[in-house]
This record gives sequence, C-alpha cells and structure tokens, in this order.
Amino acid sequence: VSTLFVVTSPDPGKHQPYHHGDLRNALVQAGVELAREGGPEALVLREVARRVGVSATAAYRHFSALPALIDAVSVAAFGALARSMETELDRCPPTGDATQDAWAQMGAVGRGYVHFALAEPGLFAVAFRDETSDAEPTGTGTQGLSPRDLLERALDNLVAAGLLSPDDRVAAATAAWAIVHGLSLLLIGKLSDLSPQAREAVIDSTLDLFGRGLLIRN
Amino acid sequence: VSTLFVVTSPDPGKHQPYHHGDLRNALVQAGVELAREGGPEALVLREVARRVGVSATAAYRHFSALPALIDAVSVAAFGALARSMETELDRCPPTGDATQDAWAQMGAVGRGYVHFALAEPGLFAVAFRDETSDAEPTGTGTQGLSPRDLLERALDNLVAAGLLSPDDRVAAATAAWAIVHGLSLLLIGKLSDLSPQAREAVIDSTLDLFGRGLLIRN
DNA sequence: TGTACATCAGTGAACGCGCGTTCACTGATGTAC
DNA sequence: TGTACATCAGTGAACGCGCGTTCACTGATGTAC
Repeated sequence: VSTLFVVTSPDPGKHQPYHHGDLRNALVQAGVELAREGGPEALVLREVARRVGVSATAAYRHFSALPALIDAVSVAAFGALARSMETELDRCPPTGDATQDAWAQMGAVGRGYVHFALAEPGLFAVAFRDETSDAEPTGTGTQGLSPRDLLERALDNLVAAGLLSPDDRVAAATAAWAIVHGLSLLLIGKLSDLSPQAREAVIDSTLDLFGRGLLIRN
Repeated sequence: VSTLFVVTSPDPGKHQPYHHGDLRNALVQAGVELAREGGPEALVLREVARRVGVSATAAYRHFSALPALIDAVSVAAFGALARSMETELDRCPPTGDATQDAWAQMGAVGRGYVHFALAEPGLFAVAFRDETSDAEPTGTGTQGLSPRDLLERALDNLVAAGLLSPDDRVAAATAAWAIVHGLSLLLIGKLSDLSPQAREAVIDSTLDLFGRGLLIRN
C-alpha cells in the first residue's frame, strides 16, 4: 500500500519561496493524506492549506472552492483503487491455460478491491462519498483503466474462456461490483471485529461462493 | 414507506406545558426525520431540539450527549429496515410448496433491504454510519427480529428446502448481505442516474443471478 | 386534607471552536519595447 | 541589456455561521408527615 502514493515532503530546513511552484498538486496530495487519516470528515480546506504551509486563501488560486478540491482527491482515490487491483492482477501471471487465467484474474480483481477498502478506508469513503459532482472524471491506474474497466475486462475474459454465459454478462458486472463493494463496507463496518485471519477467510469464501455461482452449469 | 413511521406532530394551537411528557421519544422521532431529510450530516442536536420546540439543553436530560441520541436514531432506522423486509415478506404468502416458498422469501428479504435503502437513503446511511458505539443494540421489526435475523431465517429455510447446501450456509449469509448492501449503495450512489424501471430491472437481475448461483447443482 | 421540600425536567445566556469564504493587499515573475 | 508594467500567485485579517456543551437558574411535580 505504501507504494500507492508518492509523498513529496518539503525540506523543512529550506527557505520557502513566495511562489510554491506546484501548489495544486501539493494541495491534492495533502488532501489525500487527510482523507487517509480521517475520511471525508477530515478533508477540510483550512487543514489542507495548513499541511502545505500556505494560507487558506491560496487554495482558491487553484480550485474554485472546496468541492473542487475534494473531487480532485476523489480522482486520486480511484486511481489508488485501480492500482491496488492491478497489483493483485500482477500476482497471477499467465499460466498458458486461458480458462485458469480468466478465473484467477477475476478473483484478483475482487481481492484488489476489497483489500484496498480495508487498507485505505478513508480514501475508499472519499471515492464513494454521497455528493459527487456532475461529470467528475474517474481516476485510473497505470494502464489508464478505471476500477470499473478492470472489472469489465475480467468479465470479458470469463466469457471468452467459456466460463460465463454471455446472457449473464451484463448482470454479472453489477452483481460483482455490488458484492465486492458491500463486502468491503461490511468488513470496515459491522464486521470490523473480525481478526485478520477470519477476515481473509470471509473474503475468500464470499468471493468463491459468488464466483462458483457465476459459472456455466455443466 | 409512509407506514414505516408514526409521526405524532404537536398541535400548534395548543399551549405547550413546561414538562413535555415524552421528550425522549419526541427527540428520537425528530432525529429520524432529520436523518430522512439529510442523512447523518443533518442529524445535529440543536436542530433536533428546535424541531421539538425545546431548548438544546433539554436533550441532556435524556441523552448523555449527541452520540447517544444518534445511537437511538440508528436503532430506529434498523427497525424500519426490518419492517421494510417484513412488508416484502408479507407479499409472498405460503403456497404450500416449501421449495417455492423458501425461494420467494429469500428474494423478498433482498428486495426489502434494497428498497428500503432506495426509499430512505438518509436513514440507511445513519444505520450504517462509520462510528458505531460499543454494544449498540440493533433495531428489530414487528416480530422482534433484526434485519440480520430475517436474512438468517430465509437462508435456514433454503437449506431446509434442499436448495442451499449446508456447506455453503455460513458463506451465503455474508455473501447475501454483501450483495444487497453493495447493490443498495451503488444504486444510491454511482448508479443513481438509472430510471426507476432500469433500477428495478437491475435489482431483479442482480438478485436473480446471485440466487441462481446459490442453488445446489443438479 | 394541607403543606414543606426534595427531586425532576425544563430554560437561556454564554463559551470556544473550526469552518468556508471575501476582501484589499503585496511580493514575484515574465514580457514588450 | 535594461526597464516599465501587466499579470500571476501568494498573504492576513475579518466575517458570519452553526455547532456541542457548560453553567446557574427556575418552574412543575410528587411524596412524607
């Protein structure tokens, strides 16, 4: 998870010039940190500016108002989510068996999603906060694919491998998204008492049960 | 949905006595209204007191502080969720065919959950808000069963009817909860653009796909 | 049945907090000539 | 190459807001005798 963010902390001994040079990025980065620490509640303009070492007013040179800054943090959060899914995908290299690969990648997509939510609940909450502004672009991973794109691709591969019926393709997208999303929130919330091992077991059994249900009967 | 709450509005012409008589309940009821209108954000002590027509300080005679009031509203929200599920269950009376009944009731439980979230997103959000205090009792429906109880019962019936393997019973509980929870939040959030018909179709296809996956293969 | 008095359930002013945003401003930068 | 000046990117004080909570208080209630 530590690889998900590039933190560029300013040299404290250095004299701070009047012009920051990259204030917009610095504000978003500080917003990400606040979101990680305290979720949407903690993502407030004045504290963001304080972290960067700049007056609160300076933020208005780069964002029309607070919601615009939050949108930018949200995009970063979606990017981090996509990268978490990519990381999990990288852990299952192609075996040559298309059927087995498609199956493994579907699991990787789900685990990457849930693991990100558990590792970064604050960012996850910001990404899926209630008020989302119109036409906010979604963040993407290193391949330019959004979390949703990664899921759709995995489902396409399942169809191509003959594991998922084309008739179920559309419903499977919503259902898969729903189950990883719901599982994430339950594990963060009502099921947060679980030990790490129990939690991992719940993730595996839940995704496995759902995955088996997806398969074409033979 | 209007039947889920008994609203006892005070007679505006009546002289208000110094002692309210049932202030605790009135505060919770006003809290429920605020939650319905604006979710957790809108659930603030001063406005609750204002609604009831009482000083903000008066609330401290009945609740140690705001979080205690929020807990009470949360219990009410869970009760309303349970009643929504019961309402849907009442719509599928026993046909005599245990297999068919078990199947129908499972669907009713899921639809009741999702429909409540869509009808009362504010209350739903309060029920599943992040900070839940220790050992907060969960609200129940008219039969004294919590939402979770209703789901567990439906799953037991599926096993009894031979539709669900006992081996999958435990995993099915988490998976079913996760999928209705995730579906609810996606429909409220990222998929909120859907028309009512499209929304209903998504609910049906998602729950159907999941349900079919649950079944014992034959 | 009447009355002193403890207890209960309210009031209203006040405190301190942190927030988003505005305003008039100023220091730094870069470009035209 | 040097200089006027527009523009850009910051500053800091101030405003108004609504919040949760505290404090000393007071009106109403009920119980013991």
